Amino acid sequence: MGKELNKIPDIIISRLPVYYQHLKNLQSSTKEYVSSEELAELTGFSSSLIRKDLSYFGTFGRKSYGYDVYYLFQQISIIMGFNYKKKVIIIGAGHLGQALAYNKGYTERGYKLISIFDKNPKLIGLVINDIEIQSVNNLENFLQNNKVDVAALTVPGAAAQKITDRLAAAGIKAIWDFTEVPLKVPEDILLEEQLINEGLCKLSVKMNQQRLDKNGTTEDLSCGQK
Amino acid sequence: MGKELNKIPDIIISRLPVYYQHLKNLQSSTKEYVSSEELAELTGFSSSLIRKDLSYFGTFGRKSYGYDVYYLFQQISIIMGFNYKKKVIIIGAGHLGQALAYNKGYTERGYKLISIFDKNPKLIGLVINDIEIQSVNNLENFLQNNKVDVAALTVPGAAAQKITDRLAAAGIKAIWDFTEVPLKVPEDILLEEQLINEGLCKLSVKMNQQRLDKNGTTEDLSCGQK
DNA sequence: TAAAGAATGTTATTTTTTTAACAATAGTAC
DNA sequence: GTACTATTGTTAAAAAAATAACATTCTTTA
Repeated sequence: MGKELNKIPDIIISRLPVYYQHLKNLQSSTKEYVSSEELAELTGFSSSLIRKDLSYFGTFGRKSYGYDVYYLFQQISIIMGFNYKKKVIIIGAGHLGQALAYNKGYTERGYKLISIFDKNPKLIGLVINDIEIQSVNNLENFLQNNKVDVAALTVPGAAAQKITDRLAAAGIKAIWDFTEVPLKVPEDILLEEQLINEGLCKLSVKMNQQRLDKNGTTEDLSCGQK
Repeated sequence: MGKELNKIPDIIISRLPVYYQHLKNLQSSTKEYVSSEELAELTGFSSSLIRKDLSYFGTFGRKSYGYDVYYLFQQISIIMGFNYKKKVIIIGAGHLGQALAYNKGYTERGYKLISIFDKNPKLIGLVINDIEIQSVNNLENFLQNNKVDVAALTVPGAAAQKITDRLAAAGIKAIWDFTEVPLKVPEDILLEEQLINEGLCKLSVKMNQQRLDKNGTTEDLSCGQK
């Protein structure tokens, strides 16, 4: 009767990709078991937090041994839904769209890239990573004939809302958005903003902090009111 | 005498790029003032939280009016250190590296892309966005003659640690890392992991949740212990 | 000029998140 | 087989973050 069954806290969701990545990397090493302390070392999260996060989903470890790397990786994959097959398309075959087309990350996460769309006639027909770029005019038709789970949006900002509306009308339920404009979407559509420059922003803030600290500036960061 | 002057909480830092982006977009609209309530609408954060975040840095608003869009944008830019000039290089001119070379986001954030490196002879000499790809053999030499603030790392995972070591030895202080492998860096180097597939991961988790919810599954997500 | 309305900045409260502590348990050494 | 060690899963405590509430102040209107 509860409306939000099993609602995983966002803060935990945000750490899952990090656990996933490190467990995946650990597999190429020879380590069979890993302790929460070692994972803490790798991820930068505290061992206590890691044990707590994992215990949210169940109990995966072995006392005095730690976690079986492969088993935990499998479990995390299941928690993240990677064992479910999902289809993704890319809309916008500019430089970023093309880079995403070459992205190796789909398969291991249960995704399959099935088409790329663009409106530029010079790009239409071009084959990238075995997928032929097709005209965005075909979008609705394609979506009618193919169950697509996620649309990656890499069109110019100016076109973003229009495409989004078309996607929504065609029944898409999740958008992975790389355009840096605010999109309006119906409530039932999942929208994931991927701010490509986020890292640059954070680095700038932190370098700025270091600079201010070094100068021994006690002063407020603000510049007074207007 | 405090060691960490003005240490901005990470959680606030993580929202700054979002404020920045929306304020930037608001400028192309005709709105001169924006209220915390309207920003809440745009960002998804509560108005109370937004006012609190801003008050951490100073006082920028006007009672009963809201915030001057342009002024607040400027202030946020200053807080983020965008008024300081920074130089960035890209190492690895594969698809992602090239897409980053075409990225329009540098200038407005105070960055200037000054070089791209690769080891593939077929790429060396190629000009992208007015910048000639040069051999990674020149890396140390280049860094000696140019003050570079940030290195974007888009090399294959296998090469990542070696390049990182060379960057560290050459005195780089910040790395924007797109390789999905764990990098070891000296403590004084800022490392920003940009997990390119993070959005895909989150969407997968959330779609999985919806599926479980729909099935009315009360059962634990875990699959029992080994 | 006074009253009403709007929206900030800030304080108090609540909630969430993290850390710390530890009991339980499995493995190891002797 | 017993003592010792390691490491989990969990509970309790502390810290951090978010929300709610509101006093203040500015603007507008009459």
